[in-house]
Amino acid sequence: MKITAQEEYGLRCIMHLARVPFGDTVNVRQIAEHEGLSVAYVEKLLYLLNRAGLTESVRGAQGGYRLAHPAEQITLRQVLDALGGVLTADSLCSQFSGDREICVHHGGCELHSVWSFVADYLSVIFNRITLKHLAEGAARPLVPPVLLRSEQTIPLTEREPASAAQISLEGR
Amino acid sequence: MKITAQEEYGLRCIMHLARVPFGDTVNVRQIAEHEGLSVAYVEKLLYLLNRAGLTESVRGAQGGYRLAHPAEQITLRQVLDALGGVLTADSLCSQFSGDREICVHHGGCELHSVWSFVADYLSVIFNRITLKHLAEGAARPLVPPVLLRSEQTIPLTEREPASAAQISLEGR
DNA sequence: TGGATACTTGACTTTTTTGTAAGGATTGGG
DNA sequence: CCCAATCCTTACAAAAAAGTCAAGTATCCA
Repeated sequence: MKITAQEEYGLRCIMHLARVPFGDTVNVRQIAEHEGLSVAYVEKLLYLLNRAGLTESVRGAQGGYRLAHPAEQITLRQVLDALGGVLTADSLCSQFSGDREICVHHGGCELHSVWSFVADYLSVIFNRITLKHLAEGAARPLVPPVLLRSEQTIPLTEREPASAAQISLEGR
Repeated sequence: MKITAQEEYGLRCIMHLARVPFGDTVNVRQIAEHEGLSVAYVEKLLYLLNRAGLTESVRGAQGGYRLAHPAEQITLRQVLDALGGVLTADSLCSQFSGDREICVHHGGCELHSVWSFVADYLSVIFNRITLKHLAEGAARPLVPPVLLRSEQTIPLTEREPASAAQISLEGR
């Protein structure tokens, strides 16, 4: 489970735009120098962001890129989607099908259930975090802490006592 | 952000072992056929799991692989670690440093803070989920739901450093 | 003991991802 | 109106990851 280079670097580029006053343009050379990336690479990353409608470009001399919307209206999820796609449960069974047409676990798949929950979680928190949060260093509190005493807060709809016993980490 | 093929397929292989009675061995060919993977590939995946001490091998005729410990003692985290490593915050700044020696955001990095929190979250839930949970389809309740009304439960202001400290999992 | 079974491991090939290159298109200024 | 600055897009090379192969070693059992 990893973050791709494209996601990390692309996010840095758009963060650079989020830090200047809204409406100001920044050209590729400036971003590249500041972030320690090549001009060609930054061009490609901004191309992806631009295509997704997250940024606007101004061509010609004194041109550059700027956010298409205020930083508080652009979410981390949108950015990551533009740069390669956030993990989704649906994509997994088709992505990992081995030599079969469909995933051998199609239907009642134990793994699918977990990935799907993790994916939902990531999706929600990434939707909640905006570029403004990131720029202000205020995103951290938006990521819910893990509740260590899960049995107190999570309704265990499972009826099997065996699984309920497994879930309890610290005992009752 | 994605799950690698090695992680997904390796997890399926060890899940196959988790479903048979503890102590029984399963040979590579059986796993490969059942999961729709090549024998050679399953050999490699089991090699990784075996090297990490999660499985044991029995050589010779009627040999095969089996879990090294009961399924309730092997966590998803251990498996993913053996297969490629779970996302960790520390690895990011060194992994993505552009053309610099260290990440340009070394020090007060807004992104690092978010990735680090996401990584901690994943680490905790993956530590909590065992192969037994997965085999029984009981893992889903172990993944905490996202609290949609975060403003009611999570202090958003950065004013209180206490919240950040409290959220911090083990501090390191 | 010897053949059959099955794990072990490193090298090799293929595929995907990452990053570069190059030429084209658009704009603004002199 | 021309030129330089800048974005735009595709093609391609390099690197990394994924997946295969094959020659080995260990073990079992007759």
